[in-house]
Order: sequence, then structure tokens, then C-alpha cells
Amino acid sequence: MLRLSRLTDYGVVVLARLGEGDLPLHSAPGLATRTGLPEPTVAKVLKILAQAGMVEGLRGARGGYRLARPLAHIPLSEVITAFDGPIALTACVDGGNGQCESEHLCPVRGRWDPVNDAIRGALEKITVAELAGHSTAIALPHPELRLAAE
Amino acid sequence: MLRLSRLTDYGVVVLARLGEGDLPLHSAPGLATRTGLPEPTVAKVLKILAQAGMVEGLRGARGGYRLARPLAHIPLSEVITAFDGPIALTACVDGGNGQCESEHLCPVRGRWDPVNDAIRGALEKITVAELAGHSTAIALPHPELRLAAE
DNA sequence: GGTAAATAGGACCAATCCTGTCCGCTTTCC
DNA sequence: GGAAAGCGGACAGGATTGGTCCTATTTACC
Repeated sequence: MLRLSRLTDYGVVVLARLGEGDLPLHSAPGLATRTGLPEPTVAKVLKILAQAGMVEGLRGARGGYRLARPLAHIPLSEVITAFDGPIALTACVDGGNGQCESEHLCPVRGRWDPVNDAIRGALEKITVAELAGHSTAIALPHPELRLAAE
Repeated sequence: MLRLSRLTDYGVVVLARLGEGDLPLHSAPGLATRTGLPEPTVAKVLKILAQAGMVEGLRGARGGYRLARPLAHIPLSEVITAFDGPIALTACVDGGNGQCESEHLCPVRGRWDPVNDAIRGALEKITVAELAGHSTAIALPHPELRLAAE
């Protein structure tokens, strides 16, 4: 179904909550109650977001997480990459040196790259702010996501 | 990794081989040897392609499969839909009535639709012929896959 | 008319991947 | 010094997918 992992979905939701701006700092337990997600899961999501540099974690009592950048500067592609790894539709991507045993027989060798690039490009153009909907984002549907050849 | 299923990948490869045009008819065992894929898998792929109307199966001895349409008329989105189901990045899509228990808490409710539409649009624009590369396709990289806002 | 070859359809098992959770450690405020 | 919170890793359960096999049906050839 071309689905991205559930963690990625959670990541966007958590980021959106973090950007709601009433408080600059949110704790993982607090975010858990506000999102309706289980607390250990939210903690895991925040850890991944912190490692990827989208949020900053402040340790110690009265600690918590805050956005490292405004949501409008976080492209969706970055969230997906943090949780799901590189954005690519097939396993045989970007180089793909000899890891496919039918390589010499494969008629589509290397042809997937432009497709992957197109998907990547689309996901780089939309930001989490636009998904959250409470920002300076353009109203949906996104004009920049329409394709040139239409 | 935003990957589509391996079967889909096989589907494209098998379609590409079917379109190589030397013979109009190919048997599943024959395609298996020509693609380097195990025969039962190729058979399964062909059955799915036949159900989806992209290839036609001719039963009986001297039977086989042939393309129902030229590859240039088979968009990549159709192959993906046949193997992986509807093209959507998240589970909460297109309607999504009450199947998400945190629905009332979710700040990104319904916002994914334009993203999904953009991906769908990109995958409808490219055909299997272009992936196969032996056709009347435009040379890569595909100009129609570039986004408008660049 | 019989046999062989090939598709059609479905069921099945194994393996992989993902999810969700938990633990111990470190840091910081009160 | 204690409590609260983040950090890092490990781990088991479950769902999904991949790959295989079996049987029935159809058709060409002898």
C-alpha cells in the first residue's frame, strides 16, 4: 500500500503538537496525554526526532523537548527519512552494486531513479507546518504539489 | 523506507520482458528463465497482472501470456495498485471514518490527502514503457516528473 | 480420444519486519 | 540527595509479506 511506517505518522503528529506554541517546552509524558498515544511510544518517537535534529531534548527535572526549528522549515521528507530511512520505492536504488543477483537480467536497472527523485522532490516541498495546518502555510490543496505536465 | 512490495518490483520486470516484442506470447516458465526469478513467483506475478487486466492469459498447451495493452499505456500507478492496493502514505486516508481512536486529538486529520494525491499523480504520469527503456519513451530524466514550483 | 503443457485459483507455511514496551544510566532542578 | 526527565539499547510479540505447492481447467498435438 506504499505506506510509511506508523512511527513516521506519530512523528508528524508529535511535531505538530510541539508547534502549537502555547508552551515552548513539552515533556514526553505531557505530549502522550495530549496526543492520546501511549507514553513509551511518544518517548521513542521523540528520541528519534532528537537524533535527527528536528527537536532538542533538555535533560533533568523540568526538562522536555522543544522544536529545533519552526515547523515551516521541516520538510516532510526529513521526517520520513528519520523514521523509515532513505526515500526510495525499490530496494535496487542509487548505485545498487551487485546486491541483486538478477542484476544482469533486469531490464529496469537504474530506471527507478527518476521516479524516486520525483517522489523525494514532492515530499521535500511540503512542510510539517502545512500538515499541521496551524501555520503560515498555504491553504490546501497545495499548488506546489501539482505537476508541471498537467 | 517507503518501499513498495517486492512483488510490484517483479511485476514491472515481468511486464518489461513481455514488452520486448520478439514474441507476442510468453509462458510463465519461459519468463522465469529469462528474468532469473523463480518460476512459482513469476506465475503468481502473472496471475495478478492478468486479474488486473494488464496481461491476457491464454490457457492450454502452447498457451502463455501477452500484453493486453502496449507498455506505454500502462502507468506505474496501475501496477502498484494491483499489487499493493491503493496508493496512500498513511492508514488514515480518504474518508477514514472513526477507525483511528485518537481521531479527535489528531492535529493532522485529513491533511495527508493532498500529499497522497501528489504521489499518485507522479506515479500516473510515468509508464512501464519508460521504466523498461526500450520504447518510445522520453529520455530520462523525465521532464514531466519535475515539479512546477521549482 | 488421450496425453502433455500451460493457465487459474486458492491455501499454506516460514521468515521478515515493525511495533510497542521495558530496563538501566545520565542529567538537572528543587 | 531525591525526584523527574531525557538517552540509549535490548527484546518479545504480532502482523504482514514472500514464496511455494496443490488441484482444477483449458487447449494443442499425436
